[in-house]
Amino acid sequence: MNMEEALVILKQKGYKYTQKRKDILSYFDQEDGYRSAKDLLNFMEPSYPGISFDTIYRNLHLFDELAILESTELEGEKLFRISCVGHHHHHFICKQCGITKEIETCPMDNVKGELGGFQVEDHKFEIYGRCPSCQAS
Amino acid sequence: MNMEEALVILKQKGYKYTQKRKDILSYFDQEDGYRSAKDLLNFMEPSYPGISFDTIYRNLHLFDELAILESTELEGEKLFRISCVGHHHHHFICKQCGITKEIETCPMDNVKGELGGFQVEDHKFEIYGRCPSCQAS
DNA sequence: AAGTAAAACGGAATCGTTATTATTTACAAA
DNA sequence: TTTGTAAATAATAACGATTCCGTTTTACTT
Repeated sequence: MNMEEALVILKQKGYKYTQKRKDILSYFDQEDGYRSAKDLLNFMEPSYPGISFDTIYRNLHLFDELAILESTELEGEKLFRISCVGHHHHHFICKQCGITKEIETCPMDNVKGELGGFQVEDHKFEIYGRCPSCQAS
Repeated sequence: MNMEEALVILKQKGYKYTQKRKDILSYFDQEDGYRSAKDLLNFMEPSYPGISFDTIYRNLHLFDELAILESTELEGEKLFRISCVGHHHHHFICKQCGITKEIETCPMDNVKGELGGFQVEDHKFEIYGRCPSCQAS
């Protein structure tokens, strides 16, 4: 997912095309990991002094619904990153800087047999630790 | 993990043996799934009118540290269940009633190869859906 | 250019959780 | 059995993340 694709999706669905939304998208486009609402606010604040959390969260959730962003939850905080569209995947997440690495392995294939009678709706597989760069510092 | 084992652990580590703690343990002993601080408070309230959230959380965290309980986090809420001691495992969690089913499959063995240079500290694998009983209702 | 529906503002409210301080209790040692 | 003390609790306030609400502003339509 890149900015142009994201903007096309917004247009298609009839959502407005505001400078704030462009800036939000450019933020996640340049980052390569999970970021919080607070992180985004800090990025936006200089350009839009007094921008409200309402605006931040409304757009994060909109982008999440439109699959422009994907989200997870860690230690009581929702985190967002630009969507790795297309294939099913999971993530390694660096606990220090939030950077992510895609994991291709999905355990669900090996698990089906254990779940007779249980109706599976969703699953979460995440690995936490330190990325090479954070280990060095 | 059962109540007797839990009480032995408490004794061993020099923690006090209060009626409230016995009741908290008996609650998780009789339940078979993830429960919230609020759930526990509702259970305790009739016997201890005015029991504080502080007491609830302090004991939940203590039991979590002592591995008497295990915990996870779902939709912004911490959840606790009696510990399935001994072997490494994961859970299917019913989104309706919180009941759990142990999953023996662990994906970490198949993933090691993908993570060269990344230092793994932890991982989470959970499956969400409806248990047979909740599907019926 | 005017109308309108969506977006944003700004502040307050809510939710789950944690911290603070004073009081009470369980347990052990005298 | 009494007493000392460290642990546990109550009561309340604070906290961070998130959501809600009434109003104002803005992007886009006609």
